[in-house]
Amino acid sequence: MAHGQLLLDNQLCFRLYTASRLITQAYTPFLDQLGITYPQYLVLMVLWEKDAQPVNDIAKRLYLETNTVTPLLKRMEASGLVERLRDAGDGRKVLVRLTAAGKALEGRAASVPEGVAGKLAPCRSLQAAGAPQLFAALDDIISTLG
Amino acid sequence: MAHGQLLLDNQLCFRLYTASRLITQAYTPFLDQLGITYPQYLVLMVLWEKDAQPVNDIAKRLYLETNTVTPLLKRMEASGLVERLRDAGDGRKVLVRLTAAGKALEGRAASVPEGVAGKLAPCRSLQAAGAPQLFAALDDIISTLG
DNA sequence: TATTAAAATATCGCTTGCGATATAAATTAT
DNA sequence: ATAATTTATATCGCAAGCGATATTTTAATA
Repeated sequence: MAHGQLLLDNQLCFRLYTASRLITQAYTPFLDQLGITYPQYLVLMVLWEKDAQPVNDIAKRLYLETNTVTPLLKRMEASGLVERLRDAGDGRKVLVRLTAAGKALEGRAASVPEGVAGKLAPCRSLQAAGAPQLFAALDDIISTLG
Repeated sequence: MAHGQLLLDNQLCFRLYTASRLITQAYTPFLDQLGITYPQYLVLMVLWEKDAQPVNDIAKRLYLETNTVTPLLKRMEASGLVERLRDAGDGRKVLVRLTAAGKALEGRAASVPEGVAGKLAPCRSLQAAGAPQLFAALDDIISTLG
């Protein structure tokens, strides 16, 4: 066919788009138990790694824009996971800090990755050398476009 | 680290999520010229391959729910790309058909894939055996979870 | 110092994506 | 044939994403 490249089956982006949505869906039952969404889980991972970061640092770490992250953080503040404080030194910055509830979620989230891994266990492509190669390819795409 | 699996850098899902968004963003300037969004482009590819399909077939092909696809199709109908008709044989079904404008976009979209491929050209992981392996891994994930 | 430019966050409007639920038509069972 | 069930779409509400733009604060410059 003349438009082979226009076929869904030939497209990398559609595969990434679909795989991404399906894996995010695989997280949902686990994250529901914690009362959080997948993007909120990402923000928490960033803060568990290093607490009290400005909005922009969190956004950059997640390759998101502040117009996505600001409302996300406000919802997380409303649900008691983080607090947002003006930076004393630089009045433009807003520092995001975990609350006690936000910190406490880290322990409860510890089993989430293996729960999702269990669902992915039948994927033979992810065994052995497969996963590192996949990681490398995705990192390559991200660093090229990001 | 005790929570190694909870580190962003160790997670497959975050890589997929980010790579997917970044590649979709790479499509945007090309699709803007056609006046369509990425999900609309996906619907069009499905219909270019086989015209006049029921909503459910389109949804299944894209691994989406009808509650996502119905409003999407309505927007595409409003912008004149498709028309929606009750199936005469089975009154539950709605057949989606390309308009002349929708068909005409196929030719103009022909150069989109290579435009995006150009942006991805620096990705050495996608050269040679890399792309087929990546495709296979993503297909594996999709068929396992989908 | 006064002005301008840059940086950090936030607001607005719109499209997706999806869980839950509703509606209508066709199929199956009684 | 009538009722119960299944199938196919659609509606509703909410959380993301993101382009465009506004606001506030800091830094740079004239």
